[in-house]
Amino acid sequence: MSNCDTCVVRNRAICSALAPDEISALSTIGRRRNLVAGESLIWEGEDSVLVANVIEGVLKLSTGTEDGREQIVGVVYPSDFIGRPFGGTTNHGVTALTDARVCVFSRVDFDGFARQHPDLEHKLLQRTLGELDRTRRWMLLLGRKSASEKVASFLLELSERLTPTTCQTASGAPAQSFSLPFSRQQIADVLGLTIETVSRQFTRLKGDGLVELPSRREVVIVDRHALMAEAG
Amino acid sequence: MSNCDTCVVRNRAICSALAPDEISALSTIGRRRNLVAGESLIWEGEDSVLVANVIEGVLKLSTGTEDGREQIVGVVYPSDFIGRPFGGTTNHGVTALTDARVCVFSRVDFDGFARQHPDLEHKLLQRTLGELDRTRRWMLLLGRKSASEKVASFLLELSERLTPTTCQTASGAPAQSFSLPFSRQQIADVLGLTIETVSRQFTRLKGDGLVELPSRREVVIVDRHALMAEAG
DNA sequence: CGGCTCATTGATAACTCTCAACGCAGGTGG
DNA sequence: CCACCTGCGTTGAGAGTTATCAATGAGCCG
Repeated sequence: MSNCDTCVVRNRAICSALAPDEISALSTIGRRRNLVAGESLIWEGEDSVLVANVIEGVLKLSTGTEDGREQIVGVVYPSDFIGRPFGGTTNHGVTALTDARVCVFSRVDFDGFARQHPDLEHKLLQRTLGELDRTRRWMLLLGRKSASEKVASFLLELSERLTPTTCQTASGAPAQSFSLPFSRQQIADVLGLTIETVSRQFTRLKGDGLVELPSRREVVIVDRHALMAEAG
Repeated sequence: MSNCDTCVVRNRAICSALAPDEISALSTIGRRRNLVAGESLIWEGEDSVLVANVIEGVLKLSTGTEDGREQIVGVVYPSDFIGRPFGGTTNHGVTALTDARVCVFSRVDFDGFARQHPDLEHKLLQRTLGELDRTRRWMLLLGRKSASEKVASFLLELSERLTPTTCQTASGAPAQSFSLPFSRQQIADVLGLTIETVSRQFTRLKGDGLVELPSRREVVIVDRHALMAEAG
């Protein structure tokens, strides 16, 4: 029997395009894999050998320069798709930020399966188009926003993206408080800042009463309206 | 008879996935449109009403903040696809940088056609995946590179992207000299800099003998190797 | 209770932006 | 044919933001 029957993201991941018999066919080429926080699934520059769906946890997509500077170019959540299907090399590493569970496929197996299932490809296309939109919006932040705008935007985006799993209340409403899946350094790598600048902005937001920071990893949004004004 | 028969990008655009009879079916829902430099095809924030293939020319995809800051989030060349199929709103405007010719489709017509032609969707998926890769690489530049690295990277990328149409020599070799489809301000909007900083970097590159600038819009790469070192 | 990692805070420097003036090229009209 | 106007680009001086370097502080685990 298929793992998919109990998969918590089966209705949201690209698998939702498939009929029951197709799902079980897909399940024969996929397997579950658990990752601990900090573990990498894919490394930058290697040939694309596997793709995956995120079942649980948060992972980063990152790339860097030769001299060690790093930029996080994407963050994926449960039901998101990981990897580069249809050839080529992976241009960014994939690393778990929290303990995570993924459903991995050999890339060639997945490619073959997808080519025979247009509805799956269609879902994947929709997801990729959405990811491209999101990534382009992030470019505005990287290229044109100040440090304070960047941090405010980051907290707002995070409160929205973390809602589905964190929040048991009415769906769609962003979470008021949440646990950061990022260290300060990782936040800096998302925003194109240094760790010190991120820290100072956090302190300032706390001082201005827009947020509370009960611990390093906890954030409470006190004044969402003001935070949105800060985000520009 | 179909315009497609004489289309110069028919073998490179997503249309190349189609058989002759399918091409002529597609041609019944598409039409050519000419744009003059500066003319917009799609505006930021509007519902996605049309999509297109670029036949000739260069166009920018751009987005901005309320207070007028702008960021160019993509640049498209002949055979590239424009627009947001499958619903949603367009998150960025599309504006011609040079005089351009495009092949436009009503979005709903295109959606319907694509859903019935999996090979077309597959091509579109490949193109979208490639564009996502490229966009993410650009994020490293925006978030982590200095002004001089940004400008050097920009010139190198441009020399590669402009090659297919500009260069009659062996394919694949990047052009040594080319005409910029961008004003200084637009270069600044691509790189997340100000026009003055871009100008100073150009002057410095010229002074260091890495490039020549015969006119405002002309660039000659004199020392590609050194330029690559500058690009980081 | 150390010893570790990670985060905060401070002082200073560097880079890029801002504001301002000038230069160049192309077009228009006298 | 030259003068002028206009738009874009360059150059300069100074300010501001963020990075860098360094030290301190907080939490965690042996």
